[in-house]
Amino acid sequence: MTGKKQAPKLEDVAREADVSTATVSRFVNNPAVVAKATADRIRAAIEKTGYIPNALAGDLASQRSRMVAVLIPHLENSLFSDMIERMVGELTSSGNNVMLGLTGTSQKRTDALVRVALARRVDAIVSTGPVDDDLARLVGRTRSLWIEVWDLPDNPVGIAIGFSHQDAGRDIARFLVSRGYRRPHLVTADSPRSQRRKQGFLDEWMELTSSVPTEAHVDVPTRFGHARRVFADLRHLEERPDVIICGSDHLAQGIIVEAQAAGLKVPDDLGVIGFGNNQIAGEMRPTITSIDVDGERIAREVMAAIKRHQEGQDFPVRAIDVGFRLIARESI
Amino acid sequence: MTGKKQAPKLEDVAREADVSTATVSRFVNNPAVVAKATADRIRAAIEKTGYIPNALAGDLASQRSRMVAVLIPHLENSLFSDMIERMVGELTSSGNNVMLGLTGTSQKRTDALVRVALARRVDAIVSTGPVDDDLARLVGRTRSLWIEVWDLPDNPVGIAIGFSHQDAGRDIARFLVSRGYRRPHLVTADSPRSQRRKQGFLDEWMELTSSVPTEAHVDVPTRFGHARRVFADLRHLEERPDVIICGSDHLAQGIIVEAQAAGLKVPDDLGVIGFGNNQIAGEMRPTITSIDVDGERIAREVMAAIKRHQEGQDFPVRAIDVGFRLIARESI
DNA sequence: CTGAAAGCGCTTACAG
DNA sequence: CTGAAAGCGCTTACAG
Repeated sequence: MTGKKQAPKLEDVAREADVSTATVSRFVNNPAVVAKATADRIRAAIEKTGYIPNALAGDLASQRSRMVAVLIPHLENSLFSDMIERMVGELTSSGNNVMLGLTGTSQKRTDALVRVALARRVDAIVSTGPVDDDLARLVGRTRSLWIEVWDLPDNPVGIAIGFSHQDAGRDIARFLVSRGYRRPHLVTADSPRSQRRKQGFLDEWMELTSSVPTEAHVDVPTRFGHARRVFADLRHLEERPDVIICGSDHLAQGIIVEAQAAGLKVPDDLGVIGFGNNQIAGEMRPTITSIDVDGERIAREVMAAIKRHQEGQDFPVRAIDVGFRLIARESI
Repeated sequence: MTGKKQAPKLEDVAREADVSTATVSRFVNNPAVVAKATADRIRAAIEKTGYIPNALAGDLASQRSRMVAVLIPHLENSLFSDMIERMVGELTSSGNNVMLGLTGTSQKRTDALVRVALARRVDAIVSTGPVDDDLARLVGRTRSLWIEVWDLPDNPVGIAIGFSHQDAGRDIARFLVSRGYRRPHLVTADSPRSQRRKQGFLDEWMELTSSVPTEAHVDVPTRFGHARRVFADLRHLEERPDVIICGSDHLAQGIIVEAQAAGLKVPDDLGVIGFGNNQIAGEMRPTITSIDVDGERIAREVMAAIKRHQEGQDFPVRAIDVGFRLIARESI
């Protein structure tokens, strides 16, 4: 035992301020509704007792948690970092308690985190990945809103705020053709989203050029460290590619470093395109051509959806397409 | 309104399984204590009703939350990413619910997050930064354990698990002297930890060489993007430094990129040393000399401390020094 | 503007 | 191994 005395509760503050617990509760949740003189006494009593409201009890009694769970796969090397930081900031400043959960790439951990979030009766779960059918059913039975970001699944569990990865792949293909590239090398991860971008790219590329790109695979998340192997493996190709399409800006950065170490110039000898428009894309030398996704817009839409849900309103729209933009820079 | 019916509760499961709520509760928390036949009925009832325990009510009744709050400044470019991921993984798999909080660099947000954590009656708060006096007093009155990691303050609020940043600075100085460097350029952020590393470096350097290093400042977190300005500013120095001491591996990476873009060879024309031994330190070309901190050890000690605290034991030790190691690589 | 009291959904000592 | 019942610390409709 730590020997610390019990935490003061509403009752202790009430006694100290000589009011009822109901009045202290009202003051804590909305100071404006109690009389000035009473408020002053309560404030003093809270200060004196060191009272910290018990949110567990409060949420239980009021039947709402004002908590939002945000699930991300990784801290570092994530396509979502900028968006998530922005979203967490906005959620926090509008009075929500954010519970960040680290899922890794394991479905088991995702499952566990979703259950924990539901058990704490969160208002919403924001996830960068899809949920499997069993879990979807479970979520569907609760009052918690499921928000998937960065993708537009055909039949979203709750609501989806994202863009078409297939279209992004197509756009990249068109862009490379327009720049005169002939031998693209496509580096893809095993995630459903990467696979759809790849499909979009392949469809469009083959349609426009009647040729077939070479390919390589990397693990999720696609990061800087993968570049060494990917680059080294190029020598097994019959012809060296003239452009490498990466699943993230970090990987693109790694490819540039490897290319330069091998004496190649980017983009003269080899073009490189990233994905996600992470901060480093604009900071690397050469700066990295990438696909930008409007993280601010996503954050805003997430906020709006949660607010509507908290206010008990329905959603006319289940999917919001925020689009994307190809940002041409020096690396291509 | 969503039109969803009320979430099923213990009572619904109990009725369905024809037992008391007490028994269902026991089953949920420890399946082994109920008879096999009863357990089977309850399991079926839970399945049928889609019951998800209300952790808010459970924690309130049992007076323990099994929640741990982990406070970090940023997602990306953080010295702590590897350690935090590891820690979160271990905490989660040993039955704790982890609440990740994003503090940014603002004390106000840190304050708010600490209050939220305390209000939810977390067992412990793990933080990569110190807490101000008022908040420390507040935390001290609760049953929540404060754990500061990556530093060893003189008088820790709860317990501290880290290392001496001053010693790290001194070690770097000795190392550079031993490698024959003469004109170090020290890039420091405004954080207390960076400042102490700087002080250690300066003390040792001046003692050994009787010369004074040049310096530059960057914002926290020290990241890749800062490199451009830092490097450009070198031309204002009377003599070009022969080695740059960076506050993070990301910044070191940026310096290497800038140096190469300017036609300098690392380490022949310019040495670079990072800090934190992030994954990229071993992956960059050239690989980056850095200070390694044993994140696995820190994670383990954090786990042990939380476990002891949850079991009501006292701490004989308030500060645990996990040390650090200088990893010499190609960049120096 | 304020108070008395019921209720939120669990847990757990106690008794059997 | 199981049940009846008190209690965890709040909130809030109702009444004044």
